[in-house]
Amino acid sequence: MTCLLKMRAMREQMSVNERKLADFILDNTKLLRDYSSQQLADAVGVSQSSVVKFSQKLGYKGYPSLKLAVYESYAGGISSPVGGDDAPLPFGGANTPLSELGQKKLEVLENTAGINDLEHLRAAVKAIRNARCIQVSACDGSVSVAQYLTYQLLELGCWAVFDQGGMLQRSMVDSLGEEDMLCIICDMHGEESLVEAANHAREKGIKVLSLTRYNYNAASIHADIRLYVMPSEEEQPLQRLLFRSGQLHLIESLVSGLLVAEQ
Amino acid sequence: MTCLLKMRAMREQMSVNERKLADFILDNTKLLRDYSSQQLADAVGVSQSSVVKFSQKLGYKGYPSLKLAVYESYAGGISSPVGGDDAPLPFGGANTPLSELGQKKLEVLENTAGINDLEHLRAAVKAIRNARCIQVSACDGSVSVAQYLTYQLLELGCWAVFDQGGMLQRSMVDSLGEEDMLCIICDMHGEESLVEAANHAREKGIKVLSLTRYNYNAASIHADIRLYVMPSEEEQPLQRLLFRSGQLHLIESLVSGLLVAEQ
DNA sequence: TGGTAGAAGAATACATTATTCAATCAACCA
DNA sequence: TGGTTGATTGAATAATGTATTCTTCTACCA
Repeated sequence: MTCLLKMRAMREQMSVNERKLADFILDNTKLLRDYSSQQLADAVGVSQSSVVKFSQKLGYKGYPSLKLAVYESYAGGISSPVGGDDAPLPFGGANTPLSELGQKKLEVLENTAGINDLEHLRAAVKAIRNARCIQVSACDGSVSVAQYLTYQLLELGCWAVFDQGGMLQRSMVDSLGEEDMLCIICDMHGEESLVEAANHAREKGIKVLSLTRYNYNAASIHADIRLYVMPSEEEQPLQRLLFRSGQLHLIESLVSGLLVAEQ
Repeated sequence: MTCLLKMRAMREQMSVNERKLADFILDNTKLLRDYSSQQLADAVGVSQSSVVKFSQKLGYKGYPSLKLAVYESYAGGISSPVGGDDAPLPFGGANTPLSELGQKKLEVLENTAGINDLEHLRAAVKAIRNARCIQVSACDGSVSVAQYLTYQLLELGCWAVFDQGGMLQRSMVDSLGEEDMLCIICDMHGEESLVEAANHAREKGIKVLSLTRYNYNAASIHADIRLYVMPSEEEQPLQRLLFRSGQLHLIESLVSGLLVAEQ
């Protein structure tokens, strides 16, 4: 602790710049770990030499010494309690609600990855690659995810359109041809609106890719390629959040597949 | 402990010089604190470049990273267990349900979760809750993520607006007041455009929340609350993908925080 | 008004770290 | 045996990071 304490103690007798440095370090102790003297200087808005002089004024040989001292001083503050923290703390540290989220998310991700055949993922990637246009349709709860997918596809050079309000659903499907593709995204509810579109598309020979919850979802039945998210057992609001994590994970898998295929 | 354990574990598959280095470090862990790569090289009787290469082979960016890792690992105290108490490291690969992408993603998520103080996350959640309007601005590469965040916020009843093209940036900030908030999102590049907006906002007393890459990002310097994503070491296209995973994870953390706070 | 001390940054000297490249060595194999 | 491949190594050097010097500026004071 000494080093940080010293800084706090001397704060009053410091010059303006020195105080700025001290404050920054006290506020962002962890960051220092990977800051060079120049980076710290930029972050605080002083010159690199001021950083060095500051270090020396505090009694260290130079900046690296200060850095180490700060680090030691800081690490001393962390109690490393009760044995088993060997696996570099899964998501976020202590048992906060946030790290708990990390655990649950991991579970969903693993389950989701587990139920989707590599085959199907590959097929989806191939279909996307070959499609001329891709229409993305989603249920109400999956709008944000659908937008995200659409944007990624556009970035990759795929001609994708997201049907925001569902108004255009029917007429857009009408304008698609055989070389095109419809991607339907759905979470726990509201698949009804998608079924018709999917059906209609299939009749016209348009490939349909579905991204729905695992285990019976009316929308997926009408799809050529089906990808699934395994929902968590959580109660409502968190479940939605986690479900989206799963959806996003699938999307990331697709994108990564497309990236590889590109080369 | 991971770092020293890893060294011990890999000892058998090392070349002569590498093993000499590993042995020396394991025997003289404390000394490393004040050794430069050259000093370590001399002490062991190898060339300086071998020391650097050794560090990189173990998965660190360079010698300083190794040094820090060893130091951290050592500071963690002495733990007893002999047997395999940690994740399969090198070739083992094992049948994790997660794909290779999944593994990398997990790494980014863990790192990202690790570098953000719970404090800061909480502060961000609180600020969002208290804000009247939230403007979301992003660099080019983070548009999709920003859209996603905006949508989630709207869903939660927060009045959020995403400034798609950056055209409105300045005028929108102008129309914000003290009770409002600006959220800037940035990945590896293109932070320049955000700095001015952030600065301007701050001058007007508007809270600024940044969501940027860890370790030096000009945009984050001008923010009141800073959240970071730890980028992966991957090469370009995958790195982007993984970086977004990290960004999304932070967003999910925020959303989950907001959900909890709501009750 | 001029002198002095302290603080700050630009330029630069110095030190450390990372990379490139060529030499060496071991393993494999026709 | 001799040739080929791939890994390992260190010397030279490029790149990056740190410390010093020197100059400028400001505040204070006689």
